[in-house]
Amino acid sequence: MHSQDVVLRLEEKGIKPTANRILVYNALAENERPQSLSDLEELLVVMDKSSIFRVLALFEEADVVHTFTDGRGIIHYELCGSHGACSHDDGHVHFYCETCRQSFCLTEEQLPAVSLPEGYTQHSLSYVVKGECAKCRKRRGISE
Amino acid sequence: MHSQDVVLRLEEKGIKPTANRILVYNALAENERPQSLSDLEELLVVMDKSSIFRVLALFEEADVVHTFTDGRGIIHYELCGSHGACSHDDGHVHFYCETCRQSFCLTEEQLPAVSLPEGYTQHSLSYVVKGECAKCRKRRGISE
DNA sequence: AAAAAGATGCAACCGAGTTGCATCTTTATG
DNA sequence: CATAAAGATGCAACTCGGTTGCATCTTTTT
Repeated sequence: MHSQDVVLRLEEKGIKPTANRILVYNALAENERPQSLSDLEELLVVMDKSSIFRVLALFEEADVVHTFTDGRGIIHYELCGSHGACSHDDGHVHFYCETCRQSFCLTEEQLPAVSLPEGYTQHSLSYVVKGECAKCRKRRGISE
Repeated sequence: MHSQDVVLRLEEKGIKPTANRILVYNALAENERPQSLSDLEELLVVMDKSSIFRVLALFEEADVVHTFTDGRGIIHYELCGSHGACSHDDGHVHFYCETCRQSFCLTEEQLPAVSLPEGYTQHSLSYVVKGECAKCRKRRGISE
């Protein structure tokens, strides 16, 4: 995605495209996996943690990113629309590898919807499978 | 559940039934909703936080409880089998109310299973819907 | 050009989760 | 039964992801 496209994308969401915001957007766009705040701190050493945090909060508010918490409770951020359809109640399953502690998107799997009880309203939804990814399993020799 | 039943239940899972462990078990059994560590601290003022933590870790290891993280990333503990079938990959949806910040079990909803990519192994799974519960929605007058 | 609004960095804080260590309790052993 | 070994507990301290107050810098408005 070209820098100019990012600018347009942010503007269409009502967000002023500052340098920092473009950096955060690109960091998310360039990584196929959902990133945590700590991940982004490493990727964006020029930015302060609090600035990254505020950009992410803004992005979430404007539905530019959506979030989910992995097996340890750490928030991960992912661009809306990065793997097919999106919005806050967008649609795919995440996998958290308990060995390498990374999160993946299972893009093949669409999220099965559930019907809520009377009076409940849904804002977003997350479906996370915890286990071990293929790479880690292979590395350990498929024993066990 | 009688005290003696709790003892048997723990022993059958290979856990020595100490006073603290029975307290934690009962605290979980007496509350229909999944409890966080902080919740349990309030319920069990006689116990130290670290002791509660270690009991919960032991329980999880022995499949006495399972966990999931709510919308804020806070770990919640629930007795296995407390709402129908169980094990680590047990089966119901959780709802996190962003207004009252409480978690509920949606016992009517069975968890739709997903098939993982080749080589991935599943240990547990969580499906959390974020939104507003019926009580909070009513309290606010169903405006919006 | 000056004032107002917004964005950023720094430092400090918060709270859930976790750990080291000394003490107390229970279990195993002579 | 006495003692040693193993296990459970409480206390205090620490980690780290997340969050906030505030001063400064930048952009926009007037």
